Amino acid sequence: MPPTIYDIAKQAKVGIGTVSRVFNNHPSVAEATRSRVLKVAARLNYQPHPYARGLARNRTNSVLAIIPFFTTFFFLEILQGVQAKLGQLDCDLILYGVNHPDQVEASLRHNALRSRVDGILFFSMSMPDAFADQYLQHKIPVVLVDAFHQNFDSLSVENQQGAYIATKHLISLGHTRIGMLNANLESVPARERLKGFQKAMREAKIALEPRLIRKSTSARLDGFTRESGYELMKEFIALGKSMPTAMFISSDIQAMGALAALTETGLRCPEDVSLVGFDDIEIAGHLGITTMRQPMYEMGVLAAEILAKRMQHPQSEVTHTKFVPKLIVRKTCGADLSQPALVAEHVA
Amino acid sequence: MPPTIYDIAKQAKVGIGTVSRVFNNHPSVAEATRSRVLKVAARLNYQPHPYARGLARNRTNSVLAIIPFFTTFFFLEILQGVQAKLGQLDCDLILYGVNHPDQVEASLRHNALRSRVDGILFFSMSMPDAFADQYLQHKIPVVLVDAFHQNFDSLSVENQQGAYIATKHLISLGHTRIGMLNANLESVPARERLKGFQKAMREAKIALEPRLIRKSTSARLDGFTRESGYELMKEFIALGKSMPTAMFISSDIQAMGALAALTETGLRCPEDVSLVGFDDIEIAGHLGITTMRQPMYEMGVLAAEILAKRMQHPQSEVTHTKFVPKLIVRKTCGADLSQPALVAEHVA
DNA sequence: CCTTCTAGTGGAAGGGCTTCCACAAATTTA
DNA sequence: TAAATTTGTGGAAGCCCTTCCACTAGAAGG
Repeated sequence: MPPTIYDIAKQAKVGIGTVSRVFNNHPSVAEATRSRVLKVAARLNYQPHPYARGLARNRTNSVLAIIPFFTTFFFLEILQGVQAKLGQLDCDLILYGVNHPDQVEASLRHNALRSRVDGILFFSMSMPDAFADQYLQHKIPVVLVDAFHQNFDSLSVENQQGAYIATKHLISLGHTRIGMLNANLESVPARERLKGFQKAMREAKIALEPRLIRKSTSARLDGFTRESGYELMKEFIALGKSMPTAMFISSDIQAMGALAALTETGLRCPEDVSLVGFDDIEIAGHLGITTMRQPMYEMGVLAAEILAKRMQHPQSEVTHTKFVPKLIVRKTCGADLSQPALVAEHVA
Repeated sequence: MPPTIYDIAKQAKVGIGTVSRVFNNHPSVAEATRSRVLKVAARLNYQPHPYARGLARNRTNSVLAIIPFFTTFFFLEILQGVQAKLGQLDCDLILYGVNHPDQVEASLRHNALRSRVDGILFFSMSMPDAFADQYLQHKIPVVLVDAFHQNFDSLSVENQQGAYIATKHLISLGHTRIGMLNANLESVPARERLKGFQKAMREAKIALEPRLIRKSTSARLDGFTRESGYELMKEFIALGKSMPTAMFISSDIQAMGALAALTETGLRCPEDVSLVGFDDIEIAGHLGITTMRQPMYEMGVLAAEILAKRMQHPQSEVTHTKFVPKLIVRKTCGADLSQPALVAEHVA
């Protein structure tokens, strides 16, 4: 029912090839012809059919994003960045949310190999080996975000560096009795964040007391939960006098739980204990949690850019980009908010 | 490079028509032939090319979701529902996030009229008239979610009914001095929620005191902000002795601000004042806010179902579905959580 | 003035599928 | 046994583009 290239050709009294060239900005079309075609096209409200185009060009102009739905926050913002960029590239975003790692395979099978998309953005999950091989073999462009694989472009966050900055911030505020409340060490980010904490402490020549470094053993979400924060903080509180005066917590969601535990015990933050979290989820702002922010929007934009590059140059060298999170100073660390200089120092 | 229907046909020693019929579950294929074709297809890892299919069938098997990115929470969950259903229908979800109402038109123009999708899910925004007309005229299936238009299928939440339930809950807890902290009355939901509040009060024969009903005048997000909750609660607190003992707040995000104002003043919730919010955003759970939950996942599923129906029967009668939100009892209302019966009564 | 380019142009072929029509073989019916 | 179905099947045509090759007319060159 909508007009086709033939309708335009007929009415503009040109061949279909010419119409096609006009719509693809091919240089060898006389200016007079071009404008005549465009006028007819506008009148008939013609748009090239994307599927016919895709079939003929063997390109789909769409990108698949596979994201874990089970960890919500974080993604909407990245997706905004992704989409901003894809829009510029005239690409559509197909979203596939996964509720369980098992579904990953289904989605990969369903979409990609059916040559439905030109490239794939793969978030926060580990790519099953079988598919990694297949993609590499078929040269399907893939970019991993918040994930890593030797042979694919990836974007991720410098967890260690972030933890280091957070810890140094606490040290710079004069604390010497600093603890860390960590997630399950099964998780790579948890291990990296621990390393960053240790590094900052060592550099400041503060002894690492094992009992001031506590980690979740929960399997659920690798311990990145409100509950784990609550429980571990209760353990810290039970230390009584030897409780830390400041703590680095491996995620904001755990910091929330920790905060609840403090309030419940009648302890105040930052007066009795200073906290710095990690992630800068939305709630952190509302609760005044000082934290390490990941530049999500920017990551999204860059992810799309890298994917586009990979689509153009399939053979170019694989890149691994690391983002350094930024310290966002709020209330829970007890820093003097009227001294921006102090803050800036730790941002760099 | 990937195998085509011709490759399968040749290797299975059948015609392409037969292969096609096998993949479309057409009944008139002999069982022996079918299994032979499937075996070859499996061996070559064949998948029908979706674009070729789309072109031939004049169907795309994909749906466009246009969502406002600027109001975040709420959507991921609906999208999960949408996608669960679309997956069953073997449909892909194309996501178009809008950061500003102006972009709506761009997205509509870009995608739909290029016959790129079979249907559209349109979230929480008002459909520009020009497009409404176009869609109706071209019979493009559209379902509005959390929005309304006479001529399109829509799904929305019974705000009035929800507010009514929330208020009755407070009344049933024995309160008689009940206030309402509302968003900007420019917004339709704010007006509806006010009506529900008034209705419950009238039914309980409690006089409506104007000074206990306060609304935001902010334009930003129609006053559905943490700040408006904070400021209005300060006003309530300033009432001193005549402050309400219980309040219905038009959104959880405002309830957060209100809570902060209370804490700051040294007042406790629910001991000094009971609160019920609206929306059940993620933070509400963490903060123990009693609230009215919108069945987001279910809405997503149903939206996809209705869209599918509309695609099958373009002429069927337009439907408008209303969801009644459900009371989620937590701490801020002061209800006895050990008495589930009490809760259940108000859920129905 | 004739040749050689060049800038434009037309349209066939092809991309991978669905669908329909034609037809052969097997089965039922008279 | 012949006629009338029924059951499977093959493949051309068509979906709407892009791309390439062939071609024309005018410009430039000799």
